[in-house]
Amino acid sequence: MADKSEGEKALSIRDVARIAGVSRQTVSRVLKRQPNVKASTEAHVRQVIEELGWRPNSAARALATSKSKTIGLLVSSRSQYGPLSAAGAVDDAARQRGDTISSATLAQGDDESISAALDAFSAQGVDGVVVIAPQQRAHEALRRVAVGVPFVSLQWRAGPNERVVAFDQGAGARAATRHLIELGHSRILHIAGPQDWNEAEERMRGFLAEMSAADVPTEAPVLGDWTVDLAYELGMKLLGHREFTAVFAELGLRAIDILLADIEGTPPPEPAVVKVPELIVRASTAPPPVR
Amino acid sequence: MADKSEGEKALSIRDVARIAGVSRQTVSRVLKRQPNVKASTEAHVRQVIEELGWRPNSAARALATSKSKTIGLLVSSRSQYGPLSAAGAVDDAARQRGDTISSATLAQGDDESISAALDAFSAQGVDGVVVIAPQQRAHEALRRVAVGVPFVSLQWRAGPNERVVAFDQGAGARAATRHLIELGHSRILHIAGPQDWNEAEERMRGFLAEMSAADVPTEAPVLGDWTVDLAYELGMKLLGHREFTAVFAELGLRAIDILLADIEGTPPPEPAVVKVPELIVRASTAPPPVR
DNA sequence: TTGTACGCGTTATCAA
DNA sequence: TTGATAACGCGTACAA
Repeated sequence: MADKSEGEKALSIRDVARIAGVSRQTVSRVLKRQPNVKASTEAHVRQVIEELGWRPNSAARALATSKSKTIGLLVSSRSQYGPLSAAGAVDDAARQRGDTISSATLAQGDDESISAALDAFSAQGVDGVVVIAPQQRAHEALRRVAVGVPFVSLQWRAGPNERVVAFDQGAGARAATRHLIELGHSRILHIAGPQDWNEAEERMRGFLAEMSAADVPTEAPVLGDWTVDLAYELGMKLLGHREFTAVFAELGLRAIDILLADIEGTPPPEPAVVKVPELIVRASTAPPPVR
Repeated sequence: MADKSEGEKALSIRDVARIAGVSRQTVSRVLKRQPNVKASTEAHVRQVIEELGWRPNSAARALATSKSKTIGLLVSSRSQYGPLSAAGAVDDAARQRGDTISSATLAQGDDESISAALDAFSAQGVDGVVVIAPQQRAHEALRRVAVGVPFVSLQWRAGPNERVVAFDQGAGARAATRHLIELGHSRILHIAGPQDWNEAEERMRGFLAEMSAADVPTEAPVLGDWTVDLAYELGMKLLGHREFTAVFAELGLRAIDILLADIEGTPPPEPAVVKVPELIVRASTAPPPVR
């Protein structure tokens, strides 16, 4: 059952036309839902298509129309959840439109790899490319490579003549920080993400900008790497200090809770978690009394 | 710079042939590295190709050869790290071979979705399909759907006439469990993964089999879901009990350490972590004295 | 409303 | 060693 693809050389639109007793053109019209087809003819053709289980060959169609109905998907990172998740979403959306996704997951973001992948896409005649390369150098490489196809970047910031789709991470970070400040916190620790990643960088900027705007004395953010390992280490390390009353952190969802539970010595009954897109802010509703 | 794809209607093998002063066929021969081409001719053609930056149109090639050099990649789950990571690896491997990957990430593993995706692959004339559907029902659906192309499953167990590539999760789990038993542990807790997932199921079976073989009294495993949330909850819940001396768990890498640190009240200086493919076993080198 | 004929870019067959 | 010519399966003016 795993293969029935013996002989039976795949049938074409001719076969359908012959069996249905019409011309190829009529079959083509039915396929494209063009108006000038008699209802009965259309119904009949559809039935034959259904019975034969025929599907138009997309290579031939691409060749004839010089449109591939294919979108190239370039993903730079293979280990991070964010990019992979976004890739899945793009994939899904494309299929719902009847498009197909040709994907290239790059282990390294060097110029050659990117160029090669883009080249392959070009040979396939993709209608466009979606780039998910939130890392600094991957995107720089992308700029260097001459691109022959239109493309849009996810999770990036727009340069001149570039099209991007992204959250405003800076604004989100500012909102989160403001929230903490308005709660009365003045000693806020920011655990940032890897600064090679655009989103992390923008969040840190937002944090610093808001702290500065509110005239709150700011300590240097801790540079994190989004791993649970680090959450653990920080939790342990920060157990001793307690030089802050709130944390604005980039960590896994629950990791921050674990960290804070460690720090506070007791799990918060109902953690006050504020969700901004891709951001988590957690704090007691008010800072503890100064000792 | 984001698009230079104006007019300039992509050049074809004819252009190359004309400019190089040879026939299309010769260009084609050079491309396929066929033997019967004079060295000087080949060099010249290659140079022209290089200068023009020409790449053969893959749709036309697919049409002429009825081989697409394309592999369909069917991924069932969108949220788990394992499947997505494996997908990236497949992608990478394909591109290194000069093949392209057409991917379909399914949000749900119902029959219709799988069937539709497989249908699309078939229309593209993929040379084969790689299935990454470690979940029970997704694979059942796959069996139900009539498949016209050869396919191989990752992370699954082989049924009759099926081809799979997978770790022997059961053996790994048995080895891990044996390790704990040999260290002298007799009260071992297994935190299992979601039993809808084949790998989790096989690991649990391995654990139970080994415990049974060693005649160690066994408590019912705790059913987990691979989330950090659960690691946290379990850590809190298990704080009171302590009815075991070792844990064999399916959790994120460091999550298990956090959990155990919570339980033990103190971080282990040098955690004894044993890595089996996709398994983590952690234990003190010997069980603590019975109180 | 339906059919005919040609082109899309490449490979394959056969002849030169 | 090279070159004409016919497929490959479909879309699309154009004709009927």
